[in-house]
Amino acid sequence: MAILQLLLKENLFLRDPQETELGRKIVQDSIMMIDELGFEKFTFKKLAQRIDSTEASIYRYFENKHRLLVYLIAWYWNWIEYRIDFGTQNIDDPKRRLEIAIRIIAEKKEKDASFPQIDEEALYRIVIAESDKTYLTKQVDEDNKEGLFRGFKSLCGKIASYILEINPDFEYPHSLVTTALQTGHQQLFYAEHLPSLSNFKKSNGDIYKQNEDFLKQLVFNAIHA
Amino acid sequence: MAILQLLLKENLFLRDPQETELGRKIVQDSIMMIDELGFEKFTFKKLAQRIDSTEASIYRYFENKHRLLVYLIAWYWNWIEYRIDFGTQNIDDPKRRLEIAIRIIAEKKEKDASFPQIDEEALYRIVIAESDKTYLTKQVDEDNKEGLFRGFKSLCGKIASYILEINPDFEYPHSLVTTALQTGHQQLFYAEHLPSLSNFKKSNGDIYKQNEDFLKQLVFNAIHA
DNA sequence: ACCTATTTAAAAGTATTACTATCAATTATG
DNA sequence: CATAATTGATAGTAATACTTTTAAATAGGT
Repeated sequence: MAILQLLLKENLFLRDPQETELGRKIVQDSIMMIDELGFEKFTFKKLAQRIDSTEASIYRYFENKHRLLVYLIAWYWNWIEYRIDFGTQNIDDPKRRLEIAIRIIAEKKEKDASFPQIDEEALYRIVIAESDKTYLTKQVDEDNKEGLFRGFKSLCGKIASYILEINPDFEYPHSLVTTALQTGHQQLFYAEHLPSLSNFKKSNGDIYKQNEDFLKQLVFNAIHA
Repeated sequence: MAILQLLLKENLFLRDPQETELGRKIVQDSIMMIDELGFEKFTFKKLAQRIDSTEASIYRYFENKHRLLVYLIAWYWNWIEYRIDFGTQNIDDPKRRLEIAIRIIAEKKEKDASFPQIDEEALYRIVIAESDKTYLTKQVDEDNKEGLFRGFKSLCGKIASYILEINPDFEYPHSLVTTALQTGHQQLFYAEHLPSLSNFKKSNGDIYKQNEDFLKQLVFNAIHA
């Protein structure tokens, strides 16, 4: 299997962490640490101790910890878009493309050998628990102007276009896609922590299958209205 | 119009803020301040300065600022449940009850004269931008054990029961309700800050009507599957 | 191999945050 | 009117989120 690198650009970092050993360690170990501690308790100081470096060195790669989170989440959405592009190659029927996209969104995330640097399982837990915090801030408008959310928008636009191919009259393609993307994370979080808020149950079998089933129902029923 | 008080209990506070002048000022002014500054920039110190009191005094009502946020969000969900109870009085048809609930969830929130203490418009903006932060934490399981999310669960259970009356075979009533509740906020946030992620547009008229329309489609199409 | 530019480590410093503690002044209650 | 509860004033602490400076290590070009 070929080893790949997602090209993340713009203002997602000060210095590209994929280019240096230290940068790669920052990304790798921050994924482990945010997963373990949660974003609130995670600090650059703790990360520096863990990777035997210093706060000041980390600040040369990322302006602050919020930007690092935005970077990780952007990486994740780029990865998902790549997987959807890959999985829908040579498939013409937009319904099947949409089905594949939903499956990829809903499914369990396992290590992707194409990206040995990144622990996708840990990153997925971060996405579930922390990704909303990237934009639920007072600086969202400035961050947006800087293009920090381009990866998410791109993915959303792609899937919305499948929906419009299926039903050009559907009024809310983007809203439906963002709803599905968000819901996929939310229900997994509830299933784990607030089970009375979800009907996904481990006792009903594979929780990711239930996720896929629910999202498919939600999306396809909405489109054919 | 009668003046009411929602009874919030348990571990939502150390000392009931509805019982004293200072407590009511804490709640009122924290709503204004969190709305203005965002939850991250909001501190008890700033609040104390604003209400001419001290940090230590505020800490006697709420353990920390996270608990205060949880309190405000719990108040909001209790208020919504009260409005739905009120609005569905004497209505037997579960479809109509569900429609009313969706309308109440989606609609613009205006000052409720029954609760003169609370600025519901500002509180609604807080709910949209900050409510997910109440449970997206590492302490969610302990907070849940303490019953902090009871108000939200109660509302969710109520609307899920309408859905089961309409279609007893529907497999995901709670998931559908939480999806709708979350989506209602998310789409309004996107419409304001990340408009390419939503199809709600101010140029299409009343944004809250679009919200209601989208949620109705989503929910009713899902149920009748 | 050597010079120079860049990168990193080490250390220290600052303002702010999220609390906790103490004690005196004020206010409510019986 | 006495006493208990509440609040205000003040101070203090550990941690956070940075910034700055300087020196050491490393890399790249000739």
